[in-house]
Amino acid sequence: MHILIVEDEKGIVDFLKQGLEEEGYTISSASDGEEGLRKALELEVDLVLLDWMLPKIQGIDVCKRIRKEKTNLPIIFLTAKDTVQETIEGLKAGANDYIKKPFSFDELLERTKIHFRTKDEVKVLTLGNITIDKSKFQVFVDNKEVSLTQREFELLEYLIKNKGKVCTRTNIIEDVWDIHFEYDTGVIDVFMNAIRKKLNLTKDQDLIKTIRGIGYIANDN
Amino acid sequence: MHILIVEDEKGIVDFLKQGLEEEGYTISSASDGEEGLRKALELEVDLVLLDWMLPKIQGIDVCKRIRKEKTNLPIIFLTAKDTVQETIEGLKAGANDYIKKPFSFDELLERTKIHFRTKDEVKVLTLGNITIDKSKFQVFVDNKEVSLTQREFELLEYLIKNKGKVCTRTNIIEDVWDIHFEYDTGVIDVFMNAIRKKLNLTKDQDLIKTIRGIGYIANDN
DNA sequence: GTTTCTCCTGAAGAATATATAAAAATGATT
DNA sequence: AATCATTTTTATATATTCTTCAGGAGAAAC
Repeated sequence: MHILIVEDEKGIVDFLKQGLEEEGYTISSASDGEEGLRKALELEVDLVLLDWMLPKIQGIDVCKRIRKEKTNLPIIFLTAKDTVQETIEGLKAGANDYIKKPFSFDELLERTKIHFRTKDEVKVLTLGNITIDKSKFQVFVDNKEVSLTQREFELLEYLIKNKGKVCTRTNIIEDVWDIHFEYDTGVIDVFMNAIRKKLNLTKDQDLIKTIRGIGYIANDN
Repeated sequence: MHILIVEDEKGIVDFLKQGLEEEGYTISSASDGEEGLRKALELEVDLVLLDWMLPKIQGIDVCKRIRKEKTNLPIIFLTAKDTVQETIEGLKAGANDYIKKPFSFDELLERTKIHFRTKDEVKVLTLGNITIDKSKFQVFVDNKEVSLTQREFELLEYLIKNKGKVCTRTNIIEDVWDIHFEYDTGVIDVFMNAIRKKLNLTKDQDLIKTIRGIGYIANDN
């Protein structure tokens, strides 16, 4: 898990960085709003700790602009301001939580964990008669195990996680393959084909549907 | 959205209930831990506001047991205890947020909204009995799905987005086809025809009207 | 009523996207 | 270094969609 700290006081950054790294998180940091915004959008970040008062761009504006691009990225404000009015302003701007300085490291840690808790708690996902168990890397179709390779598993997992939403080819290549530039060989097709074959998905059955020109979508109902 | 308030002070319950109902939420309440736990598990609840000190079963134990059964149900603690130590205890027990009494209603409201925000807003547009779901690339007429091709979908989406406004042929060719020079084959006509056919739009029905010499317009009323 | 223009409609070929198979490259393991 | 499994590329087949074109229908102008 990758946390971005946007804060101009070096002391606080170091303090947080050390503590969070001990807990096993990967840390990046930025010392002003501009750099923070850029890193939040460019890097693969899972959570942002954001100071309220920052050089160049104010924390609240950074927050708004991150929220525009990445709807689901959790943002926690760190701030000395403690009036209710401003708390609300921060939350309205799209922050997910708000911690008042001075704060205890333990409290920050717990509040951080909250945002990760929901993510990796679910280890068993299902799609129709397909069940996948993340913790054991197993896949079952009608309770009979099917063996997938790692990539196949990751792709299937991704589709099921986004059940009901279209996964564009770009989404897939970015999130599953982690490639962030224009890329178009037929890899996705090949893997989709492999998955469908192994799971006995016929074309007219629409557990995983092709959306021509766009991508694919997994669907239950 | 359905919110459960678990709180023994009737004054606070009424205050919250009134305020939240004005915001459009459905409210249930429970006056002790036992009742609260039962309702949280049995009812279709989307969020729980939970007092710390409760008769029969303590708030924190209610929290733990809810969390066991319903992993993703957001829980917000309302509590007079304001030491960091106890905050942490609450969060560890599986709460998603923590508001200290006395709190302002506005702050509570914003913190509540956070937990609904993540449930991704579906991108749905409608025109009369036609519904299009951008996130699934699906189109429904009277709740029956109709399959459109990519271009057909984009064109329909464009018309609906500009509901009530005239879309000139030039607009369409620029915005939907992304062609920025003089261009006049009959493509648009062909696609309009395809859409109307697939959606069973008769000509005199004016959901999508032709404006001779200019373009087209989509209209509800 | 006739003429002229614009739009509708169907069909066919061109263009594009996907499915599938097979070969090449990569990488881990012995 | 050799083998095996996996991943990626390449090539071909197949399917779907897009575009053009042409003839006819309908509206507007004269």
